[in-house]
Amino acid sequence: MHSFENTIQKLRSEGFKLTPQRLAVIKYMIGNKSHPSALAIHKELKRRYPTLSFSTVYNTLNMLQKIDEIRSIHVFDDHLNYDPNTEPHIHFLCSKCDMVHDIFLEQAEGIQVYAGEIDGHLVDSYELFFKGTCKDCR
Amino acid sequence: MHSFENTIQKLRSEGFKLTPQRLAVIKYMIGNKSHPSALAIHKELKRRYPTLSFSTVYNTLNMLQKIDEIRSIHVFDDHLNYDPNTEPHIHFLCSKCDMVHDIFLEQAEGIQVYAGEIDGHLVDSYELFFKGTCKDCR
DNA sequence: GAGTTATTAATAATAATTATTGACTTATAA
DNA sequence: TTATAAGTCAATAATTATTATTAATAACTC
Ligand SMILES: [Mn+2]
Ligand SMILES: [Mn+2]
Ligand SMILES: [Zn+2]
Ligand SMILES: [Zn+2]
Repeated sequence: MHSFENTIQKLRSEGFKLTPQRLAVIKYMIGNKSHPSALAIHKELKRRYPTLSFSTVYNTLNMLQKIDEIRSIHVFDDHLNYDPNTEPHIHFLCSKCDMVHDIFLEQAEGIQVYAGEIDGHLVDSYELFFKGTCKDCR
Repeated sequence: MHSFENTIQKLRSEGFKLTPQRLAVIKYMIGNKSHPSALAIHKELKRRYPTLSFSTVYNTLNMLQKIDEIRSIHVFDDHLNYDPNTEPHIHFLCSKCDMVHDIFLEQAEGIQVYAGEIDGHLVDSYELFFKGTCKDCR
């Protein structure tokens, strides 16, 4: 998710209507580093849009995923979380505070993920996450 | 999951009873490289134990996870899969055939996962998986 | 501004997993 | 071996995240 104008332009060019609900989700997600769940997004946006339904949140998130403006991550067993940063990066889940921290490859001393071909398999993408105790909780 | 005798011994020492249903799940899982879902396990074992319930499969899998004889993996969106290999290794999910292949670190040229401390966070474990087209499907 | 059509919100459906319960088994010790 | 307590089974119901359906509504085009 690049910038608000950029994203709006993308929706327009793909033929999606710009509804207040969608704009709200987009504004909420842009630059958001908290990796929120659908529940968290809905909870927050319901304050401004009291009739906003869960379906709309899911529909919008799925749509944004399809046009590659956000991605979902699998760090918890029972639900997905959403991330506006679609560049390859790593996640760290803290078992103490349940926060998901970003780790970028340049900060990741000792980590190297070559994603071309592995053991004869052709790689399209990868997902790497760590679990442990985060910086703030140690 | 080391060996049948070893696992049986572990159940005994932890105070678990050795029921035919548990033994069936254990036998099915030991050395199984297919990363089956709870559904697949139930489907297969129901042939020999027609009254075997889903709850028992889940209970047994959760119990085996607690005593660290198997682990669950998150490569699909809507369900978990189970793996008797609890040693750190990598998974490759093929988008064509939906098979999950194992990749061990020694085969993984270009992959390095240092799991001690990253960006100030203390690492307990990691999960790495790739998506793409597998060896057999290329 | 009116017509067309995608989108919304409410509701119901789906599906994986977990909880409950009462009958039944097993391990152990008398 | 038998009694007993602890643990387990399977059936059923409950929970929860997500998706499908649908009639009413609101964006966009002209
Ligand atoms: Mn992230
Ligand atoms: Mn494996
Ligand atoms: Zn923390
Ligand atoms: Zn394949």
